[in-house]
This record gives sequence, structure tokens and C-alpha cells, in this order.
Amino acid sequence: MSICEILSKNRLFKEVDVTTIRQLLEGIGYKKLLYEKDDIIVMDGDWVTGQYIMLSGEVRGEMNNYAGKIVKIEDIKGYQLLAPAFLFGQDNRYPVDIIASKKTECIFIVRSDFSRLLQMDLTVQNNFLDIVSGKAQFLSNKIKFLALQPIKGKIASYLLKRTRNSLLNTIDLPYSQDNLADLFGVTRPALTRALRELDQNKIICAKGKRMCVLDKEKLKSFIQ
Amino acid sequence: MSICEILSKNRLFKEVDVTTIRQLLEGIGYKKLLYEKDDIIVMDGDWVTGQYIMLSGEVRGEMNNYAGKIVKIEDIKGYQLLAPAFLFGQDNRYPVDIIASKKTECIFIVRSDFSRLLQMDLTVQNNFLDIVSGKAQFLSNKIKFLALQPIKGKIASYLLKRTRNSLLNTIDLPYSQDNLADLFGVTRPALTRALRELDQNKIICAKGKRMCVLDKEKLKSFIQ
DNA sequence: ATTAATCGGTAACCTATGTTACAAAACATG
DNA sequence: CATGTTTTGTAACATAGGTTACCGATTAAT
Repeated sequence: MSICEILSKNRLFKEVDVTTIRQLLEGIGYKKLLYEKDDIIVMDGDWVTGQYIMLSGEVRGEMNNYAGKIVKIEDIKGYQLLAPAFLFGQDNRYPVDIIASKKTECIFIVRSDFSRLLQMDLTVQNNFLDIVSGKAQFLSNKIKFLALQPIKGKIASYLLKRTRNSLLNTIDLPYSQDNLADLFGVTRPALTRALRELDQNKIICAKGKRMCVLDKEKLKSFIQ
Repeated sequence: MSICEILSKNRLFKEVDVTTIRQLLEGIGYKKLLYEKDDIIVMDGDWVTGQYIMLSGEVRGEMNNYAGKIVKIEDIKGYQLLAPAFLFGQDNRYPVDIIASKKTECIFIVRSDFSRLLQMDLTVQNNFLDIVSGKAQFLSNKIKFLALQPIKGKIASYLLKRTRNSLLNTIDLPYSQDNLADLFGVTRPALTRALRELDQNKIICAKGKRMCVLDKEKLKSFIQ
């Protein structure tokens, strides 16, 4: 698949056809970059000098404090922009570490070129604004999630959101409880404890990675 | 002062002259709105249908959970846009309550008109992108501040940031400790306790609203 | 100047979560 | 199948911060 075809799947080029993308890219320089699993793509504090666009693979964003990681901000799969909200504005430094979770391919476009790209096409410009707005919305939800809720509230939000479309009220975690604890910004034993308590009170049934909501209303009441 | 002159002080119209603003506004409808102190301008969860632009006054944004406010997100003074990052993107609901802290005047432009306004002028469009990016950056800092730090870390960040340009290492809080506690997302007694401890250890000298940094290095070590 | 309202300091007690450590269970690999 | 590795469950203990309540000090209002 050509780069233009891959890019056409990116939210940035929504409603833009491949031919147009090809034309847009003509005057634009870019580097192609390849990362192995666990390679650090950018580090917290690095200056943002351009836009990374993923072509394949999977990365994660993590906020750290002095010792060890604390909060996993998000998993990013597929054809996305990395940290698009930090390219413009005043404070152009990455707020997170971005790390390849598997083999990952990106292109990198320097700011001036990327800026030109946006200016050449109104749809792309608007798409970018949508993406950045989406990021702000995501971050604002994250604040609510992280700062305003105790652990059981987080479990409740997480499970209810993910079982909304499931008939059985059951999901299998896509990763370990350890990972989930990172996502919640809590320690693993604390998460397990909370899960056990909800299980003992027959509000959920949690066994390893399989979780089932038994009492939706009670579970909801933990969300603040 | 005419509306156009006031708007020219808004970040959105940076580098745009008053004549141009007047032309831009010609095809754009707007409502003028007046709020008294403590009026609620928008509520958490309300649909965002357009853009508020402050002409005068002061408002604050607060995130709430079930009972009472928990985290003051920011004070907004002067000529700013309210919640610009929630106008576009997917989730067009306000994530905060926005409340007038004093008598405040705004105009309101519906989304379609505001969108048209952006499209008419490249500088305005870019300014808006900068504003939204700035909001995302602000929110990301907020996450670091709220989720990754214990109280003393927050005090340290707050004081060091604010004494950076002061020769005396001293500041007077612009509001009560109660307010500061809201900003930090903690309770007032907990904040006082932490302030007292830092004071007793001669790292800061805190007396009411007046705070002085005595040992910058030790204070820094609380920031994570 | 007197009173009322707000603000700051303090303390006793409670609770959620972190810390550490270990064992059982599940899973992966030779 | 046997072994090592990762994941999960559990428990004892420590700690930060929340809750409530009270009182003295400031500040504002009459």
C-alpha cells in the first residue's frame, strides 16, 4: 500500500481522496521512521518540531514522575497523529513519553511543512482542528476520570462504558490488571482489592481478565 | 469602546486590525449577554452550540462531582473565549460549569457562523488553532498537576512558578487559601496542614496570604 | 466602634490507597 | 510434561489526605 493510501485512512485526511493527498504531499518533505517494540519515540519535555503520523503499529503515551511510570494516558493504534495538540500553541514540548508497543512505522513532517499542508486544503485544516479539539476533550475527560474519582468509580466508568453494547454485560480485558492499574493511575494491589470487594458484594463478577456486570445500578452509583 | 475594538484585544484577533474585524463581523450574527456575579453561564453537560466571547468581567470554570465543587479549573479574565476546545470535535458538551465571578459581558456566536468567521480569515483561523492547542496544553499540565503530585508538590509548583520573577521570593495570594485548596483539588485543612509543615521546616514562610520561599532547593524536591 | 462574616490555624479521628511481600494460578516454553 | 515466567489474589502495615468541628484573627459592613 502506498503512503498516500495509508494516509487516506487517517482522520486528518477524512473526506480527502487519495489523488488530492498525493498532490498535497508533493511540496512537503517527510522522513520515514521505523521503531521496534519498546523504542522511545519521544520523551516528556522534548521540543515538538513537527508532526509524527503513524503508518502502522501501536504506541502508548505515558506520564511519568521521578520514579517509574504513573499514568498511562492512552494507547494509540493504527493511523493516527502523535500529540497533535502540542505542535501549535505556546508550549511546544511533549507532555508524555511516547513508546512503541510494537513495531511501528511513522512519518515525520517538520512544523513549517505541516503548517503549509494544512493551509493548502480547507478540509484538512478543519480535520486537524477537529483532531486537536478531540484531544482537548479527551484530556478533559481524563481529568474527571483521574482526579474526581476513587478506584471503584474508575472501575465502574470503565466497565459500564465497555459493556454498553454487549448483551452479556461481560468483557474480557484486553490486557493485564497491572496495565489497567496504570491506566487508572493506581497500584495493582489496590485495584485488585477494589475488584474483589465489588465481586464479594455481587455487583460485578471478576475472575482474572473476565469481568461481568451483575448489578448495573449499584455499579453506576460509584461514578461521581 | 465599540465591540470591534474590544474584540481586537482578544487572542483570536491577534494581528488582525479593527477594520478587518468589522468586515468579518458583518455577515455574522451574535447575541449580547450580560451576567451578574455568580450567574451560571454554562453547566457541565450542556450542549455546545456556539462560541461565547467575553467582552468584560471575570468567570471561572469548575469541575464538579455529585456534591459540591471539587476542582477549580481556571479563572478567566478579560477578553477570552469560553471553552473553545469544545466547539468542534466529537463531544460537544461542556466539561465544566462556567460561572461569572463578577459582572460579565459576553457575545455568543452560533457554531455555523463562528465556523464561517474562521474560514474567512487565515490569521483568525490560525489564532483559533493556537488557542485550542493552548487549551489542550493547559489541560495536560493540569493532569500532571492534579494526578501526579501530592499536596506539597502542588504548593511547590505553585510558589516556585509565581516567585520566579520576584526578587524577594515572596508573593501575596490573590485569593483565600480556601480558593487555593479548590484549585489544588484538596480540602482546606489539608492545605493548611501542608503549609504549616513546610513553614515549620523553614522551607517556606507562610502567614495568611503572604508566602515566602526560604529554601528553593528543598522546595523543588517536592515536585515530582 | 461594634458587630457580623470570612478566613486561617488546629486537632481528633477516619478512610482510601500505597507499600511490600508472598503464594497460588495461569500461561508460555523447551 | 516440567519448568520458568507472568499474572492474580491476599494480607499486614504505613501514610496522605478527608471530615468535622471549634476557636481566634482578620476583614468588611453598619
